[in-house]
Amino acid sequence: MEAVSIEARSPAQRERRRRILAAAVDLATEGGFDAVQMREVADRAEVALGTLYRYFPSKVHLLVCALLERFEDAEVRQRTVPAPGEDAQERVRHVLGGQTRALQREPLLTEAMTRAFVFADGSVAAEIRRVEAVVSDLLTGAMAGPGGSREDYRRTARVLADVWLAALVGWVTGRTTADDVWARLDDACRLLVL
Amino acid sequence: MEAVSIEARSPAQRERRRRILAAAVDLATEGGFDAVQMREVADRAEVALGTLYRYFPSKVHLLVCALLERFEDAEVRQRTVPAPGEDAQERVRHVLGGQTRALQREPLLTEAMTRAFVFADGSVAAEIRRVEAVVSDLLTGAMAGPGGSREDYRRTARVLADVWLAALVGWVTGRTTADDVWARLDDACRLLVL
DNA sequence: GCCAGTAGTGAAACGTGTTCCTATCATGAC
DNA sequence: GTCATGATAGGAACACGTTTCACTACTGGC
Repeated sequence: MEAVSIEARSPAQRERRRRILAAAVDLATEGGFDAVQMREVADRAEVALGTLYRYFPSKVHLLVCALLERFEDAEVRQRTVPAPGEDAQERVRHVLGGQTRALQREPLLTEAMTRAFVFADGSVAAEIRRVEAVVSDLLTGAMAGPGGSREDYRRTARVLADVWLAALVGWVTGRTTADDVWARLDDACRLLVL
Repeated sequence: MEAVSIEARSPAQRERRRRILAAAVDLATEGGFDAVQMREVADRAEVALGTLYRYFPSKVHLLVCALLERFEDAEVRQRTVPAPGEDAQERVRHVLGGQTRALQREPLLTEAMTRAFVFADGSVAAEIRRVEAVVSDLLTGAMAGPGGSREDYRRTARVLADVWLAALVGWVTGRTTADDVWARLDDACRLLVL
C-alpha cells in the first residue's frame, strides 16, 4: 500500500497532506499517541477517513512522517547554522542537547512520535530509514564539523542515536525524567572514543 | 490495576499463570506480535478472557512478563557459568553474542517481545524496570567478571543495552539483517572505552 | 460440613484502527 | 463542452484489545 507521495500532484493534494499532518501533530501535542485517533484526525483535517488512509496507510505511518518532517527541518537548520564547538564531542553534545530540549518542550507530541517510531512494523521501513538517515546526517554533520569527513563518524552516530532513542522511550513512558535523557546521552558521549 | 503477583497464592494459580505465558509464547513463536491475540491466548491456556486479564492487565504486560522470565533464566544461568574471556570487553561480547543468537533462533517470538517492550506505556513501568535491571545485571556481571565491581560498569552496560535494543528493533521489523545486530553491538563494544 | 468472600467462567458490549463500498466531485484529453 | 478516469466523501462494517456483568466454583475460617 503506497501512500500519496510527498510530491503530491496537485496543490490541493499538497494542502490536504499538510492539513492531515497538522491535525495529527495538534492532537498528539494535546494528548499523545492515544489521542491521535484516525477519525478525529480526518475530522480536523476536513478529509474523509478513506482519504486519510489514502495519504497515510496507517496511524504509525502518519506519526513517523510527522517525525520525519521535524527532523528534516532540524537538519536543514543545522546545516545553515553549524553547531559551535572546538571538537566533535563538543559539537555533537550541542546538537543532541538542543534537539533533546526541543523534543522535551512538547512531551506528548514526542511521546506519540517516539512510540510510533519504535512500534513501526516492516510496512513503515522506508519512512523509518529516512528518519534514521536524517538523524545520522544531523549527528555526523555536527561531529565532522565544516569540511570534515562524515564517514568517520557514521558508527559513532549510530551508537548515539541508539542511546538517544532508548533514553527517549524511557522518558516518554514515564519511567525516567527529562534530565535522565540528557544524563544518558552525556554518559554515552563520555564513554565513546570520540 | 495490579496483576496477580508471581508469588500467586495457590498452586492452581501458579499453574494458570504458567499456562497463560506458555500460550502467549507459543503464539508469538508461531506468528509474532499480531498473532498473540488475547482471545486465542485465553483459549489455549484454557482460562476465560476475564481471567487472563486478571493475571495480566494487557497484552503488552503479558509479553513483557514473558521477556522478563527469559532474561531472568538467562541471568541465573550466566551466574552459574560465568562468561569466559580475559577482560571485560571479551566477556561482555561473549554474553551479548550468545544472548543475541538465542533471540535470533526464534525471530517471531523476539519480534513480539521486543515490540511489546518498546511500545509499553507507563502502566508497564514496573515490569520494564525489572527487565532493565536483569539485563544490567547480565552485562555488568559479565564485564566485572568473578569478584569484580559491577558498579564500575553500570553506565557502559546501559549504553550497550540501548544499542542492543535499537538494533533488535531494527531487525525484528525487517529493516536490517540478523548479522547487522551483531555488527552494531560489535561497533559499540569497540567504540566504548571499556 | 457450612458460609462468606474471592476467583473463574462465558458471553456480550465497547472503542478505535482499518477496510470496503457507493455516490459524488474534479480534472485532463479530446 | 463532454466524457472518462481517478480522487474524495460519507458511512457501514470488521477485527481485536479491553471492559463489564451475571453466574458458578473454589477455598479458608469457623
